Amino acid sequence: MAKLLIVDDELPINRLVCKNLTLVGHECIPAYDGVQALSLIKSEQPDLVILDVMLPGISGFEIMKLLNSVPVIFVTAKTGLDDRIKGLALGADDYIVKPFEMAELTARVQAVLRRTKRDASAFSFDDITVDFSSRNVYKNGEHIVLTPKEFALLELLINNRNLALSREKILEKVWEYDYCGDTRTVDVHVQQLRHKLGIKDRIKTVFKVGYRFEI
Amino acid sequence: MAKLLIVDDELPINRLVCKNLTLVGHECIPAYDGVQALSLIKSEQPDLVILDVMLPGISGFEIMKLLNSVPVIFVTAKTGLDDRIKGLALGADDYIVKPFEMAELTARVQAVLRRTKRDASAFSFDDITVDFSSRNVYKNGEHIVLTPKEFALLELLINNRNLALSREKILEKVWEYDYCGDTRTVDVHVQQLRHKLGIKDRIKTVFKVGYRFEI
DNA sequence: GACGGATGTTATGAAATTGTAATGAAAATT
DNA sequence: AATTTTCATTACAATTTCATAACATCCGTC
Repeated sequence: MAKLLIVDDELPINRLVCKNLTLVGHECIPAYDGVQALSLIKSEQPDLVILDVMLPGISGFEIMKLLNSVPVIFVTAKTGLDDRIKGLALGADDYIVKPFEMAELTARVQAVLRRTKRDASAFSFDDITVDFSSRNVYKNGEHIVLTPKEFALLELLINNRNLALSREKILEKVWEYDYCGDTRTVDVHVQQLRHKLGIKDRIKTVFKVGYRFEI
Repeated sequence: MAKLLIVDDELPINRLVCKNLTLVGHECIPAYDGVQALSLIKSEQPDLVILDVMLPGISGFEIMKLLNSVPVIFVTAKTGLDDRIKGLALGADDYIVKPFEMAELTARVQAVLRRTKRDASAFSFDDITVDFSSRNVYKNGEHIVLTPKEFALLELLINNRNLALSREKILEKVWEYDYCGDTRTVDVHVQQLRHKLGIKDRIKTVFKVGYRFEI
């Protein structure tokens, strides 16, 4: 969907973020210090930079000062409270606090990409094409009619593909946050999607948790 | 889900916020001025404080200065950057601007609760990667499906790696109840993990005690 | 090596969870 | 207002989980 630069000197975290964002369909380039990050921003021209402010050498803030057009989500530790202020002041598009949930990060990435309009507007898998801008779904060229809830659910699953989404998370995102209803509602809509799209295997059940769209 | 303290001197707004957050499953305690808020924070020990900065008597900012460990979402009427920065500088976890949609507030409440509770990280050993945030386990890149109990057990073992865990401790943490007497349930689940992950050597048996995950 | 207790292994049925189809209410469309 | 669509809920079927039991094997002690 987009080319992302992940800047974090902590190898396991960098790898985790790269892995998960790759799983949901982005191309991820890792960078482990400020110099490398700046070089890669020039050579690779990423659509979005995910930037840890705590870096050896050049700090994340120094990097942000040198950028003008590339969207940035900066990552800060919970204890670094001033960091968020600095980051927002320097024009970051969003921030996220460590430790964070992966679903939260993917949501913010999608949001920033949508805002900056560099996001792909369609998604295809198997014999199915989902056009997000026109909200149309096709299977083998044939038009599939989805209800609003069904489409929102499909969109959420696609944007978090390969990640387990809990029923609570799905309710939060597809229904309203303050919706107070049966969690079996989610199940029924998932079944409806599986039926309409003719995909039994793509939407996997994660027992006791929720569902995962695998691709 | 969590105990929340709602600090707002405007009765209808306080009541509305309480009602909606109760609907999504939280326990809400209202406070109508700074003194009352401080007293309730001490006596009730809430998981999160939602704090209007415009209060009679002690201001929200003054309250925030007196807190250190309780997460805070502060509510401000001003849309100016100054209030945001002031609040974040004082250690708030998030902010929201009046007038706000209830959906937005509940979303931020959930996000802050998740952040302060959960640790997003992955753990790798041998050819296995365990992603706690997405609940994925991979062996040689292949996806391994674990049941909830199996995953919880693996999580416990990893978080206590190189320590001997008694069966009682494992029961307490994974099954969440005190079991008096002898049970083979833990054993069976450990075997299942060893089998699914293909690791005979990593999960060592501690004779007459329990198990130890060695890495 | 023999013994007894502890752990490994496999099987099974009950309980919990999810799949499925139907129903009627609410919302949208005509 | 009438009709259609959406969708939450319900009831029941199918599936999965998992605690227990039964038997096999291992471990430490003698």
